Amino acid sequence: MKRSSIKDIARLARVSHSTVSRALSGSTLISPETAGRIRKIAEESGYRPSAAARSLVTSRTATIGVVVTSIADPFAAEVVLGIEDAANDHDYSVILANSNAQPEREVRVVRAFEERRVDGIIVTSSRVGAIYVDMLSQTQVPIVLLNNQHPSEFMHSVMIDNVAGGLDATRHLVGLGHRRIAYIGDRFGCQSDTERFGGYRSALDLAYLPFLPEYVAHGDGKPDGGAPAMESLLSLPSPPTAVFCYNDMTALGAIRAISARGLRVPADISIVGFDDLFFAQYSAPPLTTVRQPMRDMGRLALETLLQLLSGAATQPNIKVPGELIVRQSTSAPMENS
Amino acid sequence: MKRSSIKDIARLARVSHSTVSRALSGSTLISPETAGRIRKIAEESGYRPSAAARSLVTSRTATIGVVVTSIADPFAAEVVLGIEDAANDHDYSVILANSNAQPEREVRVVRAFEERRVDGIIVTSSRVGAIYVDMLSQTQVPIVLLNNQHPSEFMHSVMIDNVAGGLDATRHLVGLGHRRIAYIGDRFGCQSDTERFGGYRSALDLAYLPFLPEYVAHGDGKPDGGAPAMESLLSLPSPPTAVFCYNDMTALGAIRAISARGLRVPADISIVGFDDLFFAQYSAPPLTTVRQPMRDMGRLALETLLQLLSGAATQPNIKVPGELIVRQSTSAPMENS
DNA sequence: TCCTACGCCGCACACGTTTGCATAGCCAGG
DNA sequence: CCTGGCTATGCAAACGTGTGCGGCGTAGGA
Repeated sequence: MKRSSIKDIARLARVSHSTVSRALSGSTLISPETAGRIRKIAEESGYRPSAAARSLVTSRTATIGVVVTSIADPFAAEVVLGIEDAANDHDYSVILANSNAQPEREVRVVRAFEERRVDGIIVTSSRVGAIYVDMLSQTQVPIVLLNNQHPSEFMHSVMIDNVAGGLDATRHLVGLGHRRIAYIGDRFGCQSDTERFGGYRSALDLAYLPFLPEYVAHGDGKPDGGAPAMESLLSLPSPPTAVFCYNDMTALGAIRAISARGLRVPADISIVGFDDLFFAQYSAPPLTTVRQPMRDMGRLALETLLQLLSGAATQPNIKVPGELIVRQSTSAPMENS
Repeated sequence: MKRSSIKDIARLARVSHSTVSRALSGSTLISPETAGRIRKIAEESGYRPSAAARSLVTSRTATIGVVVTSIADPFAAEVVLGIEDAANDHDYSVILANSNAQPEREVRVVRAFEERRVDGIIVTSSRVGAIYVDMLSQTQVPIVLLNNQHPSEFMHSVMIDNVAGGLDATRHLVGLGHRRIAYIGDRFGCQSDTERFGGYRSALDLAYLPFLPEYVAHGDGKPDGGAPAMESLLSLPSPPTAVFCYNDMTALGAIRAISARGLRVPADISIVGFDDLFFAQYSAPPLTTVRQPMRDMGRLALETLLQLLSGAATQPNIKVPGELIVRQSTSAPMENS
């Protein structure tokens, strides 16, 4: 048995389908009694208007496309949660696509979004370059970038304040009394890395601490890259007493390397991460880190998109502040350091 | 400037729009030359057929709805990755919805799926009961459940083999020489908990080890529930030397409680989890656990759904095996135990 | 009584596809 | 030369909505 259409409801209510349409959309053109009667019938027969037919005439789909490199990335997952949550509030649906950082996948994704006529697109924390962004911008629909590494001048974006975050993290270490503070960055030299590093340097300057190039190592944003980077720092003649890591994953690797040497966090070395992924509070020890309000950022991205759709004026580049979460991976340095 | 429609292409190619439609869909009714010419023109003008218009006539949307309790749950995220990946291979799009375990959200989700006329639905690891499932089944579209706690007789499902997993995990501990083996379950008594516990009991029986009720504690599936459960076990006059935990999150809490007592994993107590969430390999120590092939399960769910759509005969209830991953959280018990 | 205004509703078109059916052209066989 | 069949294409209907416009009935004012 097929789904009932608007005409079926019209027949049941002995009115034209136009009247049904208006009644269900709350038009004042219909008398309250008729409208009520129609709504009742529609309800009882479980009528669901076809989104496809509707969007065919309205040329809006109430759908937004979200592309992430991988939804299995905990950061992306939190962001998408925020997006979907907000979308639901506004009666929008989200269609999700993983690019997997594969160009071939990216063109398929864009194609799918175009065919489905999504009203807008959100792309989060993508490393991808100009080609992709070009393709996207040709689709003529509003796009909001979230923590993108190549924020284009012409697109709207919501980004974490990396500089302030790096600054806060490092100042926290300075405040604890550390003077030999290292940084483990991301070897791909993406923009967020540069900015967090910038915050780190500023904090050193502010505390009149010298910047030592040997105190900078590079991981790959994951634990397996953070560990060797930490090892190289530990091999220094005068190793650091504290390390600010590009992100939590890197910090995890650093802690592993420290433990492997028989040293302890934070007794021997303090560690601070960035992101506050959910496992940061469950690591051993629980990680001091700069929290990105991922869920709120997702929500913000969606609401920016909706404003864009409504034609309202919007701030093109939104920068959200991080928040330093102090846990047990940082403490004052040992006396004899 | 509006998107070009099939008629625009038809005008450019000096043919009727039907011919364009057929040419692009690869119909043999069109001569190769004309088809090629049309395809070239369509390509150049960046034509994208409207999925809405198409599905209006074909009554298929090439879209499947996926509902998870929360995409921020690492398990769900991996599953959705597999689903989306497979969907992409088959030119399907997935629209994602979080139920957040809120009934009110659930009805909105179902409604949205109905209006969008999704071709099928996958719902993963949901605790929700009969009402929701009823609503869903009334939509008349194929549904595949993934690791659902209330697998209905009438629906297709793909589930992890909880019994075998629990059996393997416990036998691993037995094999290491442990004789006092405890189980930390989930206090909500969901089906997966019952089954894993069943595997645990079978392993004890197989090894002629007595089952001691005091060796069973209950968490809440998260670290904060696992910790107190572990504490209660540690307070026993003769505490266990090994613990099989309902899942990795619980195991994380257990390890935390053990460390808090000044004991060590696995030297004093061995721990094995379930799931193999990505952080299991990064915990301290790296966790021995039963791996669920989450990504493959997602892919499998989608392909089952597609088979259902094509009318092919399918196995209604698929059970996939887990795999014991031995890491460093398990070892032989101490001599004097 | 007639005209006007207004409240309520239906007619018909449009949106962009797919597809059954008709048809025009062509070629071959009788 | 006629006919039949095959190939390539066009015509038109249909999918389910939203919406401009016109119409009908009624009420109220002149």
